[in-house]
Amino acid sequence: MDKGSDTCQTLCVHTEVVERVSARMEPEAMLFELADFFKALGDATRVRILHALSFSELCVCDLARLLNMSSSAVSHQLRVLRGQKIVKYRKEGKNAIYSLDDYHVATLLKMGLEHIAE
Amino acid sequence: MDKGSDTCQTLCVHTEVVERVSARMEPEAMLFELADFFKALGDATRVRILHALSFSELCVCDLARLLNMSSSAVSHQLRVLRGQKIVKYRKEGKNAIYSLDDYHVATLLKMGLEHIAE
DNA sequence: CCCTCATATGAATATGTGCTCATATATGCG
DNA sequence: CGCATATATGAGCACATATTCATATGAGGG
Repeated sequence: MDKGSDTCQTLCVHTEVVERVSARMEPEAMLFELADFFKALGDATRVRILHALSFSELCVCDLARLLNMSSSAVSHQLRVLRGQKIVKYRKEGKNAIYSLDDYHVATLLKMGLEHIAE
Repeated sequence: MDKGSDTCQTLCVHTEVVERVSARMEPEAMLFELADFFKALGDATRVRILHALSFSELCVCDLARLLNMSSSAVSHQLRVLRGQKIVKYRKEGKNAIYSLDDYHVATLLKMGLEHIAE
């Protein structure tokens, strides 16, 4: 009934291993950030945006056309990606031209596709 | 399906670029799978599980203790990870011993952490 | 056999999230 | 300036999802 009761309360745990792993774990805060980063990659619209940007920089309008979505929806998702520093942009006249911010991202996408392809 | 009204309807789009990118895009279905894969990585509990498993195989009970969570919650998340072939397990007596399924995963976690650390 | 423990899973619930719609900002043009 | 276009953003809604709770399955030990 208390929280512990649903957790393994006996010595079933491999205590030494758990402690050894526990000591090597990154700080919680970093793992939360990591989760937020992957969460930003974990959406079909955003994956399609990033995949497109891995070929060429594009403005919001281009992306909307390419994905057959409203530019509002695209802009909302770009905001999420900007928040995680996954894309960057520059203004060029009326347009905002987006590109991948970080060389890691294209690599992550490629590795993800490799994993899928198994 | 007429998103045209909110999309850029003039020639603001860089037509040639859009077409060139469009031709190189992976099939939709694959990008959806990719999104589902990253979605499975995009949760703090699951990231912590995977990070722990990158050091050692562990049973559900170990993970629950390590993360200070109910084994039920852990088991639910392991189910998600199994569904994406991110972890595998073997039965050993009463225990289910989990480990990372794929060498890609540890690498992806490491690359993610590098991205964060900028 | 019972009984216990480790794990799995369905239902319910609370929280999160992606899209649409309306609106705001900003740039360029006549 | 006044107007159209490109982008950004807040609110609201519909849907997804992570945890808890209750229960089921299955392995070992008395």
